[in-house]
Amino acid sequence: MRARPTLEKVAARAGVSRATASRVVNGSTRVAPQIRDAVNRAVEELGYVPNQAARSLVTQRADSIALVFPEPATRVFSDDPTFAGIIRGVSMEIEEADKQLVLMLTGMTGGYQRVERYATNGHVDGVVIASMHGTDPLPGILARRGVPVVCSGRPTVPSSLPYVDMDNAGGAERAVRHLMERGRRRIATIAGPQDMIAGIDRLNGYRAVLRDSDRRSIVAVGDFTRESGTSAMRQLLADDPEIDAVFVANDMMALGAMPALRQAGRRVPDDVAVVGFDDIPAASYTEPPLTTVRQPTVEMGRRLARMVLDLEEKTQVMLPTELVVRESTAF
Amino acid sequence: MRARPTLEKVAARAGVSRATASRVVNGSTRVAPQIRDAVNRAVEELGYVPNQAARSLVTQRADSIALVFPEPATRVFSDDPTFAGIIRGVSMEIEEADKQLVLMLTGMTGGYQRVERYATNGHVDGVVIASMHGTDPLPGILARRGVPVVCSGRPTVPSSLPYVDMDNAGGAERAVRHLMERGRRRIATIAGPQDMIAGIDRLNGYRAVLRDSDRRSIVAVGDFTRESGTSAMRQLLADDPEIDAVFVANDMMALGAMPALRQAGRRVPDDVAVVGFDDIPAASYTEPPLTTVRQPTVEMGRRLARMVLDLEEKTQVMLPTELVVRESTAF
DNA sequence: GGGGAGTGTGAGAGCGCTCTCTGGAAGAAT
DNA sequence: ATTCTTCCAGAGAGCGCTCTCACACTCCCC
Repeated sequence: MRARPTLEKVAARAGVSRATASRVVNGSTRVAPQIRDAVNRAVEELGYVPNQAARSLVTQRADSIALVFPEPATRVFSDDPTFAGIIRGVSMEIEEADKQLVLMLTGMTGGYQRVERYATNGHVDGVVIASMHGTDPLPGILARRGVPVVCSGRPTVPSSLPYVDMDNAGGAERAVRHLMERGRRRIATIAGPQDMIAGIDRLNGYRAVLRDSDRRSIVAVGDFTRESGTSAMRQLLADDPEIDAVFVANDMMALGAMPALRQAGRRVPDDVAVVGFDDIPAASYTEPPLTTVRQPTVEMGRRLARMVLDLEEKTQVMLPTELVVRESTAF
Repeated sequence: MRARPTLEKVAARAGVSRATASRVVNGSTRVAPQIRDAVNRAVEELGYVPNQAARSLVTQRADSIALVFPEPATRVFSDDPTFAGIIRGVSMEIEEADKQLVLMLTGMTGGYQRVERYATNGHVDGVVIASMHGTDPLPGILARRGVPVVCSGRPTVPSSLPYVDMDNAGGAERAVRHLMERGRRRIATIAGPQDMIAGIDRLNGYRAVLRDSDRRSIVAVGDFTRESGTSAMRQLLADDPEIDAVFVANDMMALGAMPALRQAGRRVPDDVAVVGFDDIPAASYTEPPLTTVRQPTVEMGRRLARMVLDLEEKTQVMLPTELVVRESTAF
């Protein structure tokens, strides 16, 4: 049991040549049925599994793809279920394609070089980058080196790189319109970092709706952390005490904004309505539960994987987002 | 640039044989300094990176280890930052050892066979299993097949399998003692599932402290989900309305227990003190913030990786847990 | 000064597989 | 019956690397 059987052994047992055994194992149709069966039986009996290293060596394929989380993403990894969703989605699709998923969290130092070296030397067939920042140089570098690469999130500058993005702007628009439909008049926003596409698009969506209805925007910028949500909310309240609604660019900041509102004597949703973005699990546990915009993270992972495996005809995909109405925006 | 250089090329450029080039690349000391420098220069100039497949083929090592999340774990993956911590820790250590991390989320069907086939055939040098259930057959199977395997969490039945565990019992004891020190008299518990070591040990810790102080235990059992925390809390209140403290076996259930207390007219911490376990991020956002027991998840990942890489002398490790006191257990 | 020990380098086999190329058998066409 | 085509199986090269073994050389001791 210790020594794993080789193709040679399988061939010998089936009474054929190694070449024929290989053909059967790789599903060639040009093999006589009875021989095919004999080989399959031998494979079964011996518990043969192809040696991936030997196969890769000759095919020059690795049958594995890398999922890279650049450093900034890694830091928030623990807090943000978005990444868990992407991992699950990618994993499902990879598994279906019978390939391996190599996870790379780029460390503090030299992470890029490591990924670059690794990926440009045929160790993987493609790279999925869960990049948060549009300025990330890695996707471009890899693409230029001829490595199939797909990004989660649209690059901030127009580019031909393949990506899968969420409809951030559309989600933001729906959220803000929802606030207007609920009769809110002074709608502020806590925006995300403006070097991330999610931050940019969500702010744009907010602005577009307000502009259409001739209202002025009231904006404070956070960095997607809870603490920044708290201080942005305080600032907003100081700037304009009459605010009766706030669209927060992610749930984490919304979680930070709510205590700030409470401390300022505002009730949610009675005095101020709050909408978040992401639909993290915690959003449904807050008091009151948070209205938010849900993102299809698992689906995103699947599409990323399919795209890098070249199973997808489109190379730039936008996934829909969905408004989830809860008590934080009740009448 | 397209064709990657081979060792042969490096050797030719450095004016040595392939064997010597190989020695230098693999850090053998038995090479003359000037030759070593020449080879290193050639490596640098050519941008040479060893072909892992070729190397694996001859060394019979894969230079990669698998991190397996069995199905039940995968399901809660998104909610539980414990797994994110383990991934990060494993990843750090793997990176340091210059190996690869292959992530396997075992799918709904046939996941075990897939992992088993994959791991028993030399594709990885070892397997880390983030198993939640002590009854999981996978670790035993792999160990019997001669694959180095390490589990997160002690098996429920005594075994010689290597593991890294948290001091769940100790953490629970500290939590319950803390409640007693704060003058609480009737201390109940919401226990976790009794087929998981974390559930078992935390309940045992609770019971041990109560027994020592001659109090009776008041127990409801949940399944680590938020909803189960809510219903367990209701049941506890129905069983004994005089309860003035509850030790909840994980934060998620504690998050569910708090609204149940509020609905029953109990204030936290004034009427009932609450302690959780895990220290998930949400624990510090609750109203009031939750006293809980912190687990060193990243450290756990590191130790798991070190153990499977055989860098650790001990094969059964228990990591300390730490009580984090917040407002939910104030006087 | 010759034999042994020690050290550094090269030659060459071979890891397990895929894939091209060749050969032989069988069927179709002349 | 002969040739041409078609089809399937086998022989063999070679992917890029490591590692054993043999060999050449230097150094030292008797």
